[in-house]
Amino acid sequence: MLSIGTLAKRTGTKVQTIRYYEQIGLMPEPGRSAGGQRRYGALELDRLAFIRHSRQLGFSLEAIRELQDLSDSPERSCAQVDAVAQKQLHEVEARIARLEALRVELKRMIGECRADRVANCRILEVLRDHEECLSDHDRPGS
Amino acid sequence: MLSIGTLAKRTGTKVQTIRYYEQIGLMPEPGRSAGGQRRYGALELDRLAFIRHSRQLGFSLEAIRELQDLSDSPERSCAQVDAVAQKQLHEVEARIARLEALRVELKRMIGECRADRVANCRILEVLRDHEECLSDHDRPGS
DNA sequence: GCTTGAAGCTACAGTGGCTGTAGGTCGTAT
DNA sequence: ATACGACCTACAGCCACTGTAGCTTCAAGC
Ligand SMILES: [Zn+2]
Ligand SMILES: [Zn+2]
Ligand SMILES: [Zn+2]
Ligand SMILES: [Zn+2]
Repeated sequence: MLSIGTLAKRTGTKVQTIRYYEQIGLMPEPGRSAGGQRRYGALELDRLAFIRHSRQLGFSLEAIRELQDLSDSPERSCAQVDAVAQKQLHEVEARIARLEALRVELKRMIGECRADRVANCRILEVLRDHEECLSDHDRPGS
Repeated sequence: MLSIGTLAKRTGTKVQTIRYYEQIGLMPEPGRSAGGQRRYGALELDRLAFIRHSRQLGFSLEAIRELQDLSDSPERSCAQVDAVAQKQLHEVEARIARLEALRVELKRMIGECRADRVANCRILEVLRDHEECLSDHDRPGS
C-alpha cells in the first residue's frame, strides 16, 4: 500500500495533482488508513501512470476520461480510441502550423530591426500595424 | 468618440475583453458619457490594436505591458524591445520542437494500430507504457 | 417628446490544469 | 513520549479571457 507521497514520487506527479484528479473523478477514491490518509495499490498506480503519460502526449483530461472508459470495454472495436488519437494528432498539427507561421513572422520582424532607437524600431512598427505582416494570424494566443 | 462596442468591432475584440484589459491596467481608463458609458478616441484604438496584434503573435499580456512601456520612451535604444521579441521567438521555437516530438509519437502510435479490439489496441498499449515511446516528453501539456 | 430595443453598465462565476497556502492532524523513528 | 515530516481539508491564485444576471443608458423611429 502506497501513501499519496510515494505514489506521487513513483509517477512524477505532485501530491496536489493526484488529489485534484480524484476531485474531478479521474482517479477513483482510494482506501484510507485508520487515521484517514489515502492508501493506493497497483491498480491506482497504473491508472495514474496512464493519465500522466497521456497528458505528456498532450491529451486533455476530458480525452483521457474517454480513453479510460473505452479501455474498460476490452472486447469492443478500438475505432473510437483511434478516433480520439487522430483528433489529438490533428490538433497538434494545427498548433504546429500556427506556431510555424508565428515563428516566421517573429523572425522576419527581428531580422528587419536595425537595432536603433525605439522611435524607429521595426519590431514595434510591425506590432502597431498588421499590414506589415505577410501571414494572417487571426486568433490571439498560441 | 467611439463606444466600447464600436471599438470592439473595429479591433476584432470582445467587449468584455476590453473591459478586462482596463481592469488589469493594460488599457487606460477612458472618458465617460454623461450617463457613464465608456468613450474612446484614436489613441485608445491604436493602443488596443497594438495589444491585439501582439496577442496574435503570441506575446503574453505581461510582455505586451513591457513593450508598451518601452514604446513610450522613443529615444531609448530598442535593445530591450528586441530582447522581448527574441525571448518570444525562443518560446515559440521550443513549443514547436515539443509539439513536433508529440506529432511523431502520435503518428507512430496511430500507424501501429491494427484497428482491432480495445484489448490489443496499440494506442492504449503505448499510453499505458512510456517504454514503448522513442522520445522523452517529460512535461505534460502542450 | 415618447417608446422601444439594442447596447452599455457592474459584479461575479467559470474555463483548464494545475499550484500554493494556512492551519490543523497523522504516522513513525528514536 | 516526542519530534518532525507527511498528510488532511478548504480555499485562493494563475492566464487570458468568456459568460451570466440584473440593471441603466442611448439612439432611432414615430
Ligand atoms: Zn528594434
Ligand atoms: Zn500581423
Ligand atoms: Zn487501436
Ligand atoms: Zn512516452
